[in-house]
Parts: sequence; structure tokens; C-alpha cells
Amino acid sequence: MADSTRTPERRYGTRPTMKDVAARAGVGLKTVSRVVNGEPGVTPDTVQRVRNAIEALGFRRNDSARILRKGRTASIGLVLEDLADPFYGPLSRAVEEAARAHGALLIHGSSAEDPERERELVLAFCARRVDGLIVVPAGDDHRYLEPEIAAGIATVFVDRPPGLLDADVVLTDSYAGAREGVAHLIAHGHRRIGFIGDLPRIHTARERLRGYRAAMAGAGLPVDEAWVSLGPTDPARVRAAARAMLDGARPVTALFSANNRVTVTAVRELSGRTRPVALVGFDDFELADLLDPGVTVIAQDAAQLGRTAADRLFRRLDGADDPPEVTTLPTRLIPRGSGELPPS
Amino acid sequence: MADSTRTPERRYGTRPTMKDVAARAGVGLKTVSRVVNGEPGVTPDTVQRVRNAIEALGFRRNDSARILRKGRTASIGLVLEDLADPFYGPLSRAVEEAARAHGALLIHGSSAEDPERERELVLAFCARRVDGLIVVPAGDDHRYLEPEIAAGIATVFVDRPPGLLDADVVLTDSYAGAREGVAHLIAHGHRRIGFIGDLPRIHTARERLRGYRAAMAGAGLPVDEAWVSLGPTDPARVRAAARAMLDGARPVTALFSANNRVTVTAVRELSGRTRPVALVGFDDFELADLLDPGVTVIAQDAAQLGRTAADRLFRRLDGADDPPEVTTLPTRLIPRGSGELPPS
DNA sequence: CTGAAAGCGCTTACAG
DNA sequence: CTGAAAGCGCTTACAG
Repeated sequence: MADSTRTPERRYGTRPTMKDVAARAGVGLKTVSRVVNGEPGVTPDTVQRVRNAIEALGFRRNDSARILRKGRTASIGLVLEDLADPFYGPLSRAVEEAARAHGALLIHGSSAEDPERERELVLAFCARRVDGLIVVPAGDDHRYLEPEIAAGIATVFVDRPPGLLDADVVLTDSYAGAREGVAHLIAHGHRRIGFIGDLPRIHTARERLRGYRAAMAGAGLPVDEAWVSLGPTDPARVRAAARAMLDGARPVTALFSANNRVTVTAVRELSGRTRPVALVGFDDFELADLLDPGVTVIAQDAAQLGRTAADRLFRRLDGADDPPEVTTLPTRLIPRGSGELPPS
Repeated sequence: MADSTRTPERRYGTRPTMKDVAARAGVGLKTVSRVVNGEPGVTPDTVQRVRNAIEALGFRRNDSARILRKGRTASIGLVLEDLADPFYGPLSRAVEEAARAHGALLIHGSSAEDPERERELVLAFCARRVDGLIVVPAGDDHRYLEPEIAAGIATVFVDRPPGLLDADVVLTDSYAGAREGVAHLIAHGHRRIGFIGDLPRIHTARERLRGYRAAMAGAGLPVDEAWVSLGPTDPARVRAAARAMLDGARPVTALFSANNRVTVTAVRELSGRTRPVALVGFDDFELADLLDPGVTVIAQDAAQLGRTAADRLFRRLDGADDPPEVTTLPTRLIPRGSGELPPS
């Protein structure tokens, strides 16, 4: 056993503990704990001696040990699709601000749209005993979370609902937003409208497609299945889908792109063409107004999504035990030119 | 004391421990530990009994307790300016991938360009005993990290160097990049070139200004101080600066914008004008090629910045103890039209 | 192959 | 006002 009273000096890679501080200050462990935590009932003189020892040794309380004893870890986990996707920047930032306001740290990870990776991350966070989780789900079966939730880890899903699990969710109204965007194109005279969306296993992709079909049906317009394309959002797939719709037997005169990445690729494809094609995209993006024409979008508020989910989470952590709740946030149509082009 | 042999059932908010599993399986604590950690030397039959108990109780090892005993936390902290800034997305993602490859979790936070907030975050991460830190510094005095580094927390700075501290740094060559961008404008005939940059306390802002001055001096061109503006990068300040340079007594014919946010605002200001003004921006951004004209940029590789910093960090964690090192990554000029406009 | 004891660095509950 | 003992949930070192 190290005789800490004889080696109060800092050794590389070894941190002083409260025990070391106590020895150096000539007080008991509990007194050091009191000073470190600002608890009352310590003589000013004793406080000073402890402070001096802390300073001399370069002591910093080990919060991991504290946490083990106290139960709560003051940390929350955020799992989303991709840390590098600009859509999640404002969402992450909003969650971080809420965590900060509650004195919690943020553990962060990307699922890369892989259900297995989502599960690994989430369970690793649970093993660290985060107090709560905010998850943009990649998978469609979240029963693996049942024991964790039962054990007290508050969980809120955001952007997409969980699968086979009853939990709090915060969503954007994808259905209504897509319907409004497509109806906008119809109002500007379009009758043949293409829909390019994300993988059909993603909830928002299905909801937006449902909105598209509702708008078309509402206007009495038939949908040629050649106008609908769901799949990965990599540029090659999206461009191929757009080309097929634009150059097919019954070419579309307008496109509805169902998320930010699809929209950007659609803009690239359209910019290389002479015939003007109308475009409305789901999700706003920077510089959309500076393109020519400006890109009309159905905007959703990613920061509000994060803020609402974090509010919900911290209310749960404060003891709210009402039944799980679905919150749906509205979208907003922003006309900028591309969605107001007439059919050619 | 709770008699865990009599209450093996899961209670809300209380998790079973190895002790509970041991009691239920009728084995010792150490045997449970062996099974959980996949250590050899346990009879298949015993393994099965322990597994059954784990399953029945919904046990998941508490990694916080494990960490306290083992020393390393398998987590790293990343502090940057703003989680919502698209520039940091690829950097964060690259750091996350490296952490994942090394089995570490990522704790993430924004300094909001506030030195005090940077310090609080970094020290909170240290109190949790992260194994290492990657920091985009906001402050210019990092001596507060000395005891932490001495105690063994590996630290790598990225994008900007630390202040008053000798540590590993990974930078982009701001000086050379800015000089090349401004020289490019000069090569296209410009003699009056404006520079709009970030706050002068930010290292990259100063380096880019130095590059601008070097390019001008290298071509024998005088710099009117009315052409140089450093300050916050909010749109109002940047637009005012651009207007003053464009409408002043000796109007500039070209602008060099020293980061992505400045460039975007400059593009907005220029798009409202009839007289064409050349523009080169530091940092690439999405859709720069689709604007009219396309925006010529000095691109830096944010993902590579993150990857390099993480490599360095994990090499330190693996025991590398060579002296701190400065790594400088090159930039790349991407001509797209705006930087090739002649003087008007 | 298996387990009891000690300890990681703190806090809690209690006693002086 | 102060501190010794027990314990948070694990792992380590050691003994059978």
C-alpha cells in the first residue's frame, strides 16, 4: 500500500485523491469532502488548510467515483444518424444546451442508419448509466430497451418513432408537410409530379410518400408508379431516379424531393437541363434562396425538435410519470421560385 | 441491508448487480465477473447457470463501476466552437469513428467561442476522467490544463493552437491558403482587394490576414487599411464591412472572405449588386458550385483535421511520449468562377 | 475450476 | 465542528 502521507507530490499518471488531500491538510476524509462540495459547518481555518492542500496537490474530484455512490450520472446520450449531417447540427446543439442547463454532459454517437450499430451505441450508453437517452432510431424493433427503461433510463425518440415500444416521441408532421408541398405544385398547374424519397423502412420516408399520394388523390390526379422512387439517398441513385422520371414516357413536369440530401442532388440534376422543372423539397437548407431559381421548401425546425425532446427528457428525469406522449411539430412552406414554375 | 437472495426480481429504478446474479446463480461474485467478461476457466454448466440468472434479472454490467476499478474510462472529450456549425460536422464524425475503432465513447460540447465556457467544459470532462481530449480552443491561456495533462489526460488541439501550453496541435495552413487565394485574385488582374475576417483573437483569423498581406506585398500592391475588416462573423457586421469596401472612396474590385460564414454573407451581399465583384472564400461549402457564378474557394479538409487529431490522441494513449508536435495540413484552391472574374 | 477479501475514490449515515 | 466506518458495483491479487 502506498504511504500517501510520505508521497504527497504529484506523480505522472497518478492523481491525488481526497485521502491524499486529507493527509496533507491533517484532517479527515469527510472534511475534505465537505470543503470540495461547499457543505457548511467547517471552520474557515480548516477550509483554508484543505484548500491549500488541494492547490498544492493539484487535486480534482473524480466525478466517476462520486457518480457511483450518488446514483445519477448527470449525463445523457444522443444517438442520431450522422454527426456530419447538417440537419442534425441544430438538433444536437439544442440538446446540448438543455443538458448544460441541467448540469448534464452529452455523450454523442452516429448510428449510420444501421440498426445494429444503433443498438450497440444505446446499450453502451446504458452500461455507462446515462440518466437519459435521446434517439433518432435507425432500427424498427426497440424492445431491447425495455429492461433499461424499466431500470429507470428515461428515453425519448426524435424525428422517427420507435418500433414495438411505447415511449415518448417528438416528430415533424411529415405527412401534412409533404401533402402541402405537393398541393402547392398542383396549384401551380402540375399534373405529373415525381416523388424521390429515402429508404422505405424509414418512417419519415413513408409518411412523406403518404402525403404525396394524398395530395395527388385530393386533386383527382392519378399516380404513375414510374413517378415514385424510394431508396438510398446517394447522388447516383437519386440522379438516376430523377432522369428516369424526367426522360420517361410520361415525363413529370415537377419533382418533390423528400429530404435535404435528395433536394441538393435534384438541384444539381435540374441545373444541367434546359427545360425548366418545378421543384419543392422537404427540409430547408442554407443558400436555398441564392440558387437560381430559389428552392421552394417545406421547412422543419430541427432545433425545436431537439429542444422539445430534451424538455420531455428532463421532465421525465424530474419525475414526470404520465403516459408516453407523441408530439408533432408543424412544417412551413417557403416559396422561393422553384416551386412556382409553371409546367413546361 | 437488502437481502438480495430474497428479492431477485427487478424493482423499478433499481438495477440488479453482479451480487444479485451471483446469489441467484448460486455462485461467487468472481465467477459472475468471469462469465460477464468472457474469461476462461469456467465450466460450461456454470456459465449457463450464470447466463440464465443474467437473463432472468435483466442484468447489465455497470461500466462506471468497472471504470473506477480499471483506471481508464474508454471515453474521450471533444470541445469545439459550435456543434451546429457545418464546418465541424465532418470533424466530429471523424473523431467519433476513431473513438469507435478504439472502443471509446465520445463526450461532446460547444464552447460558443467563450474561453470561460471552454474551460468549464474541459474541466468537467477531466473530472469525469476522460482518457483524452480534443479541443478547438476558444481561449488563449491553457495553463489550466497543465495539472490534467501531468496527471495523464492526453490532449490534442485542433484547428487552432493552444495558448501558453506546449501540446500536440493539428492545423490547416491558413497562411499559405489565404496567400494563394489572394494571389489568385491578383493573377486575375485585381489590385484593390478587400479582406473580411473573424475576430482578431482567433489564431486562424490572424494567419489568414497575414497571408493576405503577404500576397499583396509579394505583388508590390499597397494595402489601404479600409480594405481590411476583422470582427464577429454575424451577417450584419459582415455586410456592413463589405458595403464599406465596395462603396468607399477607393472601392475594391475583389473580396477575400476568411471563413465559411463570412463567404456566405458576402455572396448574399454581392448577389444584390449589378457590378460584378470577384470573390474567393476560405473553406469550401455545399452548393458553392451551383451558385452563379460558382464560388472559388480555398478548401480545407475538416474530416482529415479530425482524423489526424484523433490518430495523434490515440497514439498518445497507446504510450507515445515523443515531444508535442505541430501538424499542418495543406489547403486546395478550387476555381469555380467567382475568383476568376476580371476587375470591373 | 472457484471464491473470499481488499480496494478503486468517493458519499452516506452516524457518532462524537 | 469533525471523522471513522460502511458501501456504491465492479476488478485485482491471491488462495484453495
